[in-house]
Amino acid sequence: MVKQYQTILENAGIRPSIQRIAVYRYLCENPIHPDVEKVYADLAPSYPTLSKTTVYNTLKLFEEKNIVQSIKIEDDKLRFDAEMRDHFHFKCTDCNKIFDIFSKSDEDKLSQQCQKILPDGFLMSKVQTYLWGKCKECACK
Amino acid sequence: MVKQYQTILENAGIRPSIQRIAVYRYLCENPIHPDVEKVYADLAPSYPTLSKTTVYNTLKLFEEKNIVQSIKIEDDKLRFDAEMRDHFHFKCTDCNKIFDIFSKSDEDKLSQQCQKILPDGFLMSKVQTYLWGKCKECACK
DNA sequence: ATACATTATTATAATGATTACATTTTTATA
DNA sequence: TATAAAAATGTAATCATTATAATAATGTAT
Repeated sequence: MVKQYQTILENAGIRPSIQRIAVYRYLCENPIHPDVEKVYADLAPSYPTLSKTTVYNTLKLFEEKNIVQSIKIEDDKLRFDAEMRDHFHFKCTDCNKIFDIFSKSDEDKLSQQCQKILPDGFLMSKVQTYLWGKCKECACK
Repeated sequence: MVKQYQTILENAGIRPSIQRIAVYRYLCENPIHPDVEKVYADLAPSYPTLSKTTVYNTLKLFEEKNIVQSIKIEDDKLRFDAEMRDHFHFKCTDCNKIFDIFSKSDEDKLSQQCQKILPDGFLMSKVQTYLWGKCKECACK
């Protein structure tokens, strides 16, 4: 359903061009925290005129409009995530996979925890928690 | 007391050269999350032969030996912090200052919160939480 | 529909933080 | 003191990201 992605873009105040819909749809359907290179490489075959600059521009726009977040869990490049619900990112230092970690209960919600800890008068607009370690599979080896 | 810094380096298995002591001491005495450029610029007058490469090498070594952590709260460059106790980093999007936020109680400790949320079998070795928003001063304006 | 203005896309060049590499200097040890 | 190992240095290379300028597509008013 392309229509559904188009609506999300429109609601966020983003003109739904072919390229933008393609990038947003790709992110939603591939929740693997891809970097720009990966997004470009996977879309290029279907959109032969697509430029890497457009991927950069598009992802930056999405982030400004709060429908995508960027993840800096690696030293070098940004990764992107269309999942905007409260969650952590865990990077396995063995297999390098990145896992989404969702809270089990409302009490564990990241944003709520952080509000409690902030000094008076501070206003929070964004939180990100990164975890590093070994995933279940790599820990057993 | 230079001696005290030297001891910390030795305990971490780091040979305490002049440059290393200088960098570590600078970080401890200037808890402002400086980037490489800042560390270099501030030390260069006192250590005229200091090279920026050495600052890079030294900080990377410190991070490997767990006496310093690197902070990626900005788009471009790394910042460094010799404070290794459990705390968050808050970046004010107005004045661009970075604040250390310490938990008030043990219950709020970041690492403990995260342990609870991790799926079974996952082992955590490092956590970082970044907060963005407005600091007290900027929020009042 | 047509012309014009705005916005989006594209390709290429520039930037800048970080790393790689080779050389020199310092330190530890026999 | 001689020699080996480790550290520091300067320069060059890398590579993700951004800036710039040109082209293409889209929306709107006539």
